[in-house]
Formats: sequence, C-alpha cells, structure tokens
Amino acid sequence: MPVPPNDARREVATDRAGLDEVDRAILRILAEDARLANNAIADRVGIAPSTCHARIRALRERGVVRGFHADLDPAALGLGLQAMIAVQLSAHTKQQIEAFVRDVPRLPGVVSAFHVAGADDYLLHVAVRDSDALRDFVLDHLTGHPAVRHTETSLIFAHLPGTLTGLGLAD
Amino acid sequence: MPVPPNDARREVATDRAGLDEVDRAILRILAEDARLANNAIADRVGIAPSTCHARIRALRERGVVRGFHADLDPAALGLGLQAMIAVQLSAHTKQQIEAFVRDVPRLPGVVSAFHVAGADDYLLHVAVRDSDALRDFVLDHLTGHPAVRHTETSLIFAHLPGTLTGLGLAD
DNA sequence: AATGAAAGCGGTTAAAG
DNA sequence: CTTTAACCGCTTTCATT
Repeated sequence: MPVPPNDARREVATDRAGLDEVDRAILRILAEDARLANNAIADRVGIAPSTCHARIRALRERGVVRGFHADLDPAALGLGLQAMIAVQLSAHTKQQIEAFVRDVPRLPGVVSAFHVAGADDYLLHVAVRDSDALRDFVLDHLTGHPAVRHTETSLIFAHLPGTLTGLGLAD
Repeated sequence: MPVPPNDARREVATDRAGLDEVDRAILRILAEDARLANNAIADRVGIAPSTCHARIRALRERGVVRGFHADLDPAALGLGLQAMIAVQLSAHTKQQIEAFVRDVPRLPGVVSAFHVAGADDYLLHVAVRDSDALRDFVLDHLTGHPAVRHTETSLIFAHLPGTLTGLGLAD
C-alpha cells in the first residue's frame, strides 16, 4: 500500500529534530531520573538493553544530552535565601564587560546567569545563606565592579521547575 | 591536648548544615556527573563503596539531594529560542492568581518559573522553537489570562550555569 | 539499526569490628 | 559509622540478523 507524503509515519521520523518516539521516551525518563538503570529504561520503552545503551550513547554524542546532574536543595546546604539580580552594565567598557561575563558564573552563590536582551543585561540567580550574605554579594561583586552600572535585586519566594512539556517531550 | 571551642575541627562538623567534608565531596561529584558509578565515587572520596552507598542514600533521605536529572540541550530538541518573561499579576483576583500559579509550570515551553518579590510577580524561563512560537506562547497563555496584568519579554542570548562554588561546595 | 548471549564489573545487603 | 565479603544483577561488547 502506498504512503501519502504527509503520512503520520513520516512526521514521526522527520519532525522533532531527528528524534523518534523511542528517543523521546528515553529522554523523558532520563530527565526525570538520571540514575535509573539502563535495564529498566529499556524495559519501559520496550527495547533491548543493548539497544537502549546504544541509543543513550548516541544521544550523548549528538549533544542532545549534555550531562547528568544531581539536583541539590540549596536550603539543605544552608543557603536559605535565593534572589534574582538584574544587572545593567555600562556601555563603554568592552574589556571590562568581557571580564564581568567571564567572572560572573564563578562568583560564590551564583546558581546561573542569563545574558539577556532588553533593559537589563544580566539576570543572576543567586543562592545565599541570609540577607547579610546577599548584601555582601551585591556590594562585593556587583556594585563595586567597573562594568556594572546598576543592579536591582528581587527575592525569590519560590522556584518552580517546569515539567517536561517545557522541552517538547510531551507524549 | 585540649581543643579550643573555635577549633577548626568543630567547624567542619557543625558548619554547613551538618555535612562533613566527605558528604560535600560526594555532592560535588554527583552535581557534576550524576551517573558516575558508586564504586568510582567511593574511590575518589576515599571511602568504601558500601559506605558511599549509605551516605548517598542518607543525603537523598535528608532531602539534600532532591533527584538526578539529565541535562538536555533545548536547541538540540528544536527549541532554538529562550526567553525570560516578566509577568505582573493583577492585584485583586486571588483565586485567579492561584490558578495561574498552579498552571504556569505546566505551560508548554516553561523551563522554570520564579515567583519573585518586587515590581514583577513571576519570571518565566521559556524555551520555544522560534519567535513565532514565543509570540504564540505570550498571547495564548499570558496576555489573555485574567490574572495577568502585564508581561515583558527578554530574549536570552546565553544561559551560563554557575559553578559549584554557587552552592557552597567549594573545596 | 536492533538483538541476544556472554563475560566482567558494580550495586546492594548482611554481618562484624 | 565503617568495612569486608558475597551474591545478585547490570553494563557493555560483539557476533548475528
């Protein structure tokens, strides 16, 4: 029987950046529990363990999977306060800006840094012990920095992780 | 020889939320590579595999480790555009606000949502296919929502993960 | 590209220090 | 709390389809 050009079978293979449904199922599982045994993943997605092993290796080599990380609770590490700090840089000091960009991810307390377009240049997500530590962070590393023109700190009440729907892996 | 009250040995045990240096070493390793074999972790931190196993289990039960997750590249999944959307809610509709808060993490494209204090109420980190999808997201899920008063979208040029220094695990 | 078998290695638990 | 020891199960490779 002939296959129409817009047949669903073709979309499964070509859509979604070259990932088939088995790949997406594997990714969904690994995004949720990165320590699940290869055997168990294979079972769940309905392929042999050796096939599953090869698939995961390929996904890693293709860069779809960048790594596997433990998710640590900042509060349990004594970092009870989180904040988002919007940073505006001064426009004229290219070299100082590059220095800022290079150093920011390594500052103590920075969970992640977003380089953004718009009124602000950077958004720094920081986790610190308490409000004293937050003040110290801003004064020691931001306010005094020659590339920094302005900062605005917002306390984070809650940080809700998105579901996998967010990465287009919904079933 | 007597031990002074401020001896370094006491701080190692009592500081840092009850984690000793072995725990912190384990966390550092798991945060970097959550799929490293228990054996290998034990080797690196200088304890027996069974001890390491018990430590990791305890860290999970205490909530220090919340989980293990694969880090997926949104671009490799066909989501080439990321943005941070600042959302201001209307002040008077408590029930609608609760509905918004409940639904936001499940919206397609939301990587994570920050509930913040300040001029904005929420910061939504989203990953989408292209600018069309971004516009659709804002119009379909935010602008039209009764609890949403205002949104401001900033494109994300780069998202730099912080180092482990950020979580107080530096050596 | 997927499979099944086989060999080696790791996870997991129990008992003891 | 840590270790040693032992068993079971998983990972990984490779020949085969």
